[in-house]
Parts: sequence; C-alpha cells; structure tokens
Amino acid sequence: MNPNRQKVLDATLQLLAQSGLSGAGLNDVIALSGASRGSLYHFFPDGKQQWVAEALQIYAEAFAEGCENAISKAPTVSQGIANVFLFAAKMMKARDFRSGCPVGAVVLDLDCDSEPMRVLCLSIMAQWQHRLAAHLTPLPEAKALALAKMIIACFEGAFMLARLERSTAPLTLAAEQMATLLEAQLATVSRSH
Amino acid sequence: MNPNRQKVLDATLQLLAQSGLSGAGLNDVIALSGASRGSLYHFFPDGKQQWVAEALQIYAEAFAEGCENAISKAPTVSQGIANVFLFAAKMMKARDFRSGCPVGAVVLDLDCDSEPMRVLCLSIMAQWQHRLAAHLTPLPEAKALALAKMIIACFEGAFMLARLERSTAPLTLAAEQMATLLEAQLATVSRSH
DNA sequence: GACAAATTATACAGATCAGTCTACATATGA
DNA sequence: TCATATGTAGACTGATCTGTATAATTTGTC
Repeated sequence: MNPNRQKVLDATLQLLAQSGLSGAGLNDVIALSGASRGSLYHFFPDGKQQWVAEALQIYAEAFAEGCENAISKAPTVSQGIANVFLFAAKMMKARDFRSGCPVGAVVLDLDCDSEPMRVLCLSIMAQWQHRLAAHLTPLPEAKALALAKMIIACFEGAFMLARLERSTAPLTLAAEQMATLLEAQLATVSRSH
Repeated sequence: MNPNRQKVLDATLQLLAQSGLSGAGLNDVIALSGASRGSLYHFFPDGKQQWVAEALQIYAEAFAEGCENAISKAPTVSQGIANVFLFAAKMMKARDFRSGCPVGAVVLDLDCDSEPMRVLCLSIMAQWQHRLAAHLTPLPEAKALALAKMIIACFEGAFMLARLERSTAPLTLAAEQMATLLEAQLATVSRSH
C-alpha cells in the first residue's frame, strides 16, 4: 500500500482512540499524517467517512486476532479472556492512558444521521462477539453468545474508565471478575455432563 | 430556576445522550431549547463548558438517586442492581434506542486539552462508585469498591451496546450476569462468617 | 409612571470545518 | 521522447462553529 495512504490510516486510528470521531477531522489527520489535502482526497474520495471506516476495519481485525491469540495461548478460556483485559491494560499504560477503543469512541459520538457508520460499528462488535463465543464451546450457543456480549460490554466500559481514571485498575479488576464469572458458568455446564 | 435556563439544561442533556459532546453545540442547544444566543450566554457566560458541566451534574445526581431507590426497594442487593440495568433497558426502549449515558458519551469524546471536563466526569463516576459500594456492605471495603467499579464499567458498556444494537439485550443480559456474579461474591463472604 | 435590573434578540467576528479545484510533479510504458 | 496515469501541493469556497457586542424588551420596585 502507498505509504501516504498507510500513514493516513495510522493517524486516523490514533486520533479516533484519543479523542473520538470529532478528533479525526480533516485538519487533524493532515497534521498528524503529514499527507496533504490533495493526497487525502485522492486516496479517500468519499472523505472523512471513508478514512474513518477503513481505519476502524483495520483495527477491528487486528484486535480480533490479538484476542484469539491471547485465548489460544492461555491454559484455560477464562484465563485467556482475562489476559485480553490485562493486555489492554498494558497497552493503555504504554500509551500514557491517552487512548481508548476507537470503535467505542465512534459509537458514542454517533448522531442519528450517520447510519452507515452505525452499521459498520455494529458489524464489528457482532464479529468480535461471534469470534469470542466460538471459544466458549462448552456452553450452548445462545449462552456463549450472551456471555460474549457481556464480555465485550464489560471490556468497552472498563477501557473507558481506565482512560478516564488514567489507571489500569478498571481493566485489571474486570479481568479478575470476568474470569471468576466465566469459570462459574463453565463449571455449571461441565457439572451437568 | 428561570424557565429558559432549565430548558437549556434539559436540551443539553438530551443532546449529550443522543450524540455526545459534539452534538451539544451552541446551535443545537438553541434550536432544541428555544432559547436565544443572548439568553444562553446570559445564564452560561462560560459557554459550552458550563452548560455541559451543569447538565452532567444534574444527570449524575438524578441517576445516583434512581439507583439507590431501585436498590433499596429490591429484596436483595444483587436483585436491586439487576433492576438498575433493567430500568435502563426500559428507558432505552422508551426513547427508541436513541440515547445513551451522557457521561459516557462525554468521556469518550474528550480530547487531551479539556482537563476540567475530564475531572468532572471522573468525580461523577467516583461518586457513583462510592454510593454503589455503600450498598455492598457485607463485603470488605476494597472488595466492595472493586465490584462497584466493575458494575459501572459493565453498565456503561452495556448501555453503549444497547444504543448501537437498538436492542435491550445487552442490558438485560448484563443484568442477569451481574446478579449472578454479585450473589457468588456475597455468598463467599457470608460463608466465611 | 419612572427607573433600574434582569432578560432576550440579533447582527457580527474570527476560527475552523469538510470538501473542491487547478496546477504541478513523478512515474510508467510505448 | 512523448503520452498517460498516478500522486501531491495548497489556495479557495461555503458552511458552521463558538463567542461578542449592542440594542431592545420585559420585569420588579418605588
């Protein structure tokens, strides 16, 4: 990919994570990426919508892969999911508590008239949910999906609080509690076998 | 309070919940509240910061009271907290899934240079956390605070997902899971007595 | 009614927004 | 060498943003 195009997407992602949809504006992206207006609109003729959407999709895929990596490396599923939270905590600290989840940031900045963006975020979250649920195989599918949704909700909320408090506590606490909850839920199933 | 001042705060709250910090701008507030520019800056000479901050504080207090109400009316604490989630689900549906938590919306829209707003949101969340923890009295204080933080994180995340999905599912699922988790945690304590 | 204070209306300023346009540079390939 | 496609630069437009200034209007008080 053209280096300028890549730089634009990187910059967009960073800006989204730091200050939401309104922070990933034309001028901000230009300033951070170093690309010019002409270059931006050459690669992203549909404007802000387009560069934001592409950046989110890249992040969504990277994050999902990171999760699956963490889960498959851990001895148990619940430990793996706790590790996802702990990994997020480490990232957060490394970036000085300045950046959160870009998808969450966009979701809460959505107004009524940007339906395509809402649909994109919805599909990203749904994909995360399904990929997570696939690792909760001992549970019946409906239960697995419900738990996966809960995990994502908890993750987004904890991420938000961590950035607000400038502390890893919300994420590490959530890691513990989610592991406890998951173990309990998985135990009820294995007991019924 | 002057009726126009009140209308401005109401409008601000609605706009924040619907489309975040960037949605509660000068023109939006004027249009929705019916107040004029002159009126706005008469009552809120410090501008956007001021009307947003005051609106958030009003919401914060109302929400905290609502929670305590729900908890004190329920037979058990965990049921009470589940009821908070379920009440949020009902509100969400009543408003056609168009509005979320105004505090959360502001938090994720924060950029680095608006430190006073961050501090305000931080103090609101901290107050919620302490008032929630006060109802988890069987637990040691540190544990109660940790659980309260987790509950808030989960709540904010579920609220966000519910608005995104236009469904009450994230909130109702979270209600169930949080109740389960709380009962388990409270049980471990009462057992050790 | 007369006067002062509180409130409201609106024109305006300067900054910034997303996005367009045209001119220019650079690479590719015949 | 020339032609064409690809990419870059930055001035420019019009809309919208927050906030100011001033004047008109209402309201309360004597």
